[in-house]
Amino acid sequence: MKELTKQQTKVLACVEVYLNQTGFPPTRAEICKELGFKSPNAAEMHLRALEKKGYINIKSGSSRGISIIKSQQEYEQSGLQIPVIGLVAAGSPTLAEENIEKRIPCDPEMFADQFDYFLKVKGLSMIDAGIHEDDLVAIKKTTDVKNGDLVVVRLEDEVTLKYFKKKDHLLELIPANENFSTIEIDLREQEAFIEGKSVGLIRTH
Amino acid sequence: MKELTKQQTKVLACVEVYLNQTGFPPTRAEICKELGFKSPNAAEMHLRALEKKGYINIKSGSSRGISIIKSQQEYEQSGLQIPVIGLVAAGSPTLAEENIEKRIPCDPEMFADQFDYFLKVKGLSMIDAGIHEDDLVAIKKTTDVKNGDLVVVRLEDEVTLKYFKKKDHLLELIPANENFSTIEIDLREQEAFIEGKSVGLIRTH
DNA sequence: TCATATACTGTAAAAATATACAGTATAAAT
DNA sequence: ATTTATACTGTATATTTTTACAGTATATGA
Repeated sequence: MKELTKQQTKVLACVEVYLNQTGFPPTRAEICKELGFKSPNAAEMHLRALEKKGYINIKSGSSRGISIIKSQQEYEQSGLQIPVIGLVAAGSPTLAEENIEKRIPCDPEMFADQFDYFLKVKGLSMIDAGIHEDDLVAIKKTTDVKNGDLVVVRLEDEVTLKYFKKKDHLLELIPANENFSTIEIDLREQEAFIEGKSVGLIRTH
Repeated sequence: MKELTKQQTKVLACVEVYLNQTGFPPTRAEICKELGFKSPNAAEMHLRALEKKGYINIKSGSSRGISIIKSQQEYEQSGLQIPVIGLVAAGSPTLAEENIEKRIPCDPEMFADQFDYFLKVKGLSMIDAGIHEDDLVAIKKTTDVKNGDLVVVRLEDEVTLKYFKKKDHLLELIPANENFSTIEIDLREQEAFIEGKSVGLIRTH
């Protein structure tokens, strides 16, 4: 995709905003008014440049005959693709690009609560809660969690999904598998970061 | 929502189609051309009626100044809402309106395979497969199933979710819970309708 | 220093467009 | 039998809009 000049970027954004607000594209004069130009030809030239670079289409002879081919935002973020996070190296920010295994098209409001990403489950520590290896747990980024919530916690050198229980300085991370034992953390001695909590789960059969 | 006349419906549809195809609304003349009218006033009158009934907005003095408030389709089907089917009475068509418990906004392509509806799980017969009561299993309507698939089968007086195994005339519907026993059906004696198969699962925490 | 790209102003005319007005026709309702 | 709503045709005009042309200014690279 060809690069845009500063002003061309502004004009494209202006067309997009106008389109979103009114439902139809602006005229040259309206673009001028919006961006402070004093001649309709200013808008015209930028539109022609945008057309030449493949960002918009202009139907000649038609009023407001502008259609957007590729918006800039669309070019950066595809909108409805939720990232799936696999194994996360300690210390690395969870949603960093290198941790994203793939993206899944779905609506972030499909569960009762909105969520931000899927965490791919590793191991069998939650199997008695019906959470299997490779299930995708929908995580809402928040530190506001209650006892009993299924939470994602980052410890010193690992990220783990467990039931949350906290009493004063004692944090307990409880698995759902009798072969695993509860992780007990004295918060005066060791740090623990709550990354978020699970609001749902999906599994591909 | 006020009812539309036959012609008003046509004009509204025409505006929507034009908008989808070109990215901007049609002029009166273009509507005429599309629908075979010979006077721009024909389009004008219908647009005014649509505005009065609240379906569209017309910005006076602006060319192509039509914006759609409520499309008819939007009014009927919200597009991305997948139905959730609960307990289904025997004999009733699964996707009949009265069987739809609610609808969930999500993308039917979120799993590897497309699916048509969610089935709400009742009972514990599949618990060892990590499928719990009230989980929502994503069902693709198909009769093309293989041994080992998780399928929805309609028997005489019930609908059930089980693993599928078929050999000649013997159909076995296998649970994933040792307290339940396999349902064996001789297809020469009893009918069994394959409604579809599971392509995924979601659970709200 | 000269060319070149970007970024405009200002004007004007041709074409597109909305929109008012004056009618006609038909079916359903009163 | 008469009104009323729907559904147009046909014409005309004021206004909006596109778009071409003639300039100006500024920064950048050659």
